Amino acid sequence: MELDDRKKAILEAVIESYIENAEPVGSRTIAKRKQLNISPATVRNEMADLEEMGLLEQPHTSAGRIPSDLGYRVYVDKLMKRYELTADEINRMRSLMQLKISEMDSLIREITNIYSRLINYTVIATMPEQKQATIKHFQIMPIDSHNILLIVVTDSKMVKETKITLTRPITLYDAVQISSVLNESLAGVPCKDINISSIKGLQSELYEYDEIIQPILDFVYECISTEDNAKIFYGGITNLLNFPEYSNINRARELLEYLDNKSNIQRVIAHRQHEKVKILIGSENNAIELNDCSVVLSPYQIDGRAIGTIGLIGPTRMNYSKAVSNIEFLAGQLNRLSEYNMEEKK
Amino acid sequence: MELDDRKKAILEAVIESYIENAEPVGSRTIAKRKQLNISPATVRNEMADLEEMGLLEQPHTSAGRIPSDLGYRVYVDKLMKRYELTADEINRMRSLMQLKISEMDSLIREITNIYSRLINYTVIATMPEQKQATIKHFQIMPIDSHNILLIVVTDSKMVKETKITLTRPITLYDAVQISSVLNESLAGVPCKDINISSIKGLQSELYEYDEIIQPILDFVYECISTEDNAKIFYGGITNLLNFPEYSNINRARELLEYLDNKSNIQRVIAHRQHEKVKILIGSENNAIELNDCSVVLSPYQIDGRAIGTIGLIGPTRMNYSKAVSNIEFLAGQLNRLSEYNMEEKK
DNA sequence: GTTAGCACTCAACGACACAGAGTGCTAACA
DNA sequence: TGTTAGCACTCTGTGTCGTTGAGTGCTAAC
Repeated sequence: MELDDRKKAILEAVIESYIENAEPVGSRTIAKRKQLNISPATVRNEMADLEEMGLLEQPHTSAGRIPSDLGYRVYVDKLMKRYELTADEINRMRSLMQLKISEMDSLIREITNIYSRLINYTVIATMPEQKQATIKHFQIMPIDSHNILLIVVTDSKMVKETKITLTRPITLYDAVQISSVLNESLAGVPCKDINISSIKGLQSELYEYDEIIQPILDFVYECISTEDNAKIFYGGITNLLNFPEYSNINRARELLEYLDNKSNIQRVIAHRQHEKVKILIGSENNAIELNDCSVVLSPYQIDGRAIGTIGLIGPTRMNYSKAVSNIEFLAGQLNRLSEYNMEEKK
Repeated sequence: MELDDRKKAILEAVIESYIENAEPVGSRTIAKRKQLNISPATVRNEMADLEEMGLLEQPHTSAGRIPSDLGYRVYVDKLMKRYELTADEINRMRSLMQLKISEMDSLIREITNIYSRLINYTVIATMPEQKQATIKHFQIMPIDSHNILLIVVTDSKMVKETKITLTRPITLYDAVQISSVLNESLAGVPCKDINISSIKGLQSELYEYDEIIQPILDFVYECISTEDNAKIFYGGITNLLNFPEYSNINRARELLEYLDNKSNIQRVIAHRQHEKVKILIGSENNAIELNDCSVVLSPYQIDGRAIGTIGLIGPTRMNYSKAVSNIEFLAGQLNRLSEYNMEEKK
């Protein structure tokens, strides 16, 4: 089936109405738009087609339609009009750059914070660590019999931690044993010199903890293989709680806990060395906790070299057009900031 | 009316049951405790007395009783038995101190984070800034016509911001004007040299912005008068969402937004230069957003001089006994850490 | 002073009906 | 052949109502 102009117009109208109201859109609502000049019945036929094409979904038979992830994707790639920033919005972002903070990471942290109040989404930013990290220390801390916290400290102040649920109980003694083997073999070694085979070696050394060791080594490998140990800042996490999609406390908690663990979000934005604004919609984030979230990311440069990322997190129902224009502009301002202004601020 | 032994026992039983189950406690539940050996009817009489004394409350006529803030206060001051830490708990806290992070503030930040996973409350810690701060820069950023963000940057990387709601609209131009007056008069001046009269002077200089200026000056004064511009870290903010008292998303959002603004919590813990563990129950926090929260705080020392604070935040229904023992022990460990261990870690 | 008994209160819950929004299908229309 | 009016149908959300059960306060007896 072909996506003709009328289908496009209807898809666009559905998405824009849903972005605004967070409620399934019925045929009558669409038909009332004067530009289209068609009856609800016709809209219903078209909507049925769009649903068949996987662009719309129906929460239940007697409800209106909502966009699917694929629908948003088509909208974002082909239909979305560019949002023009207002003079006020531009002024506010420029004025953000006036913050007189000389340390780059405090500055980015504050921009993230303050900007989140202006945009009403959650803002995320990473600061790249230039130097190659070395693992300094491992620590395993049992929370209860089946849950441990694995903590990895690198020499660049970076701490990564994750909660791991085990299939069999672990004692404090086991934890000390495993930590010390990990420390003896891997501490002090630069991350780039650790590879799968050195980790496999550990597996045989720790054979007596067979069932426990696998998820631990997985996390260690993940730590050393995410090349840049970027610092991550969030601003306005609580903005997420304003969206009706998170009015269920369990859903909200699940999401906030996911974001609280910074290695999670690092995984989402890792390996996205791209030149322009990138949009990740719902399941494209590859994490069930983010299935109803979208992320809009843009790289920004410091001194024309090291690359950090700044972006927004919101429900898939977010205003993509506005988000893209905002993040694009903000990243542009940051680029200019690092080139010209840092010197004089010092 | 006197608080005799039986009344004490009943109050204690009600509080401990409510701490555990988060549900109003009925007379039958209390009477079933064998130690007391009294009938539900007697308990009901006693409970009515305790209610009259302001120690218990009734959510509605046919429900059981819940403790009032005053009830908790009496419990905490007079009835509560000391919780003895288990060997495991002690080991875990000691093992927390093994974290090999040389920068003190990163270390405290991580301890806060990781400890929150062990204790399941929200952990809060401040790092004192030794040196006397100087205000470096003011900035006013309009969010919309009636809300502004006031940002104060000091030379010690500290940034304080607050959202202020105005009684009349403000333009971007007004904001620039007011900022520049503030900057001209106050930037570069050490906080200790700014006092009420220098602020009063500004008020006449900015007379044309009469209605707007008052809350702004209030915040400025608050900034400069909180003597230590401590950094504040939170760990496990999302732990709060596990408590049934915050299962209402609006309540949860209100609380998280309050905590998100660090100057708020600074106000709560400011001027608490005390020697031992301090407990603030519900309304004692002097903030409506914290009316159903309690805070358990302890000072800790770095190099025997500068004083930071570490503590827990939870619902008023928190396990005070456990919280106190934990925070006391943790603060003790931190004291020892800074005295002996920091050198060798460097 | 304590307790058994009893009438009373109130939130929580499930059953039920009903309104309203929206759909899909059919048949008529241009 | 594409569009539309009409209609029967579906499903959620809401309000009403009676029931249940936990808990109380009061009275009178022990």
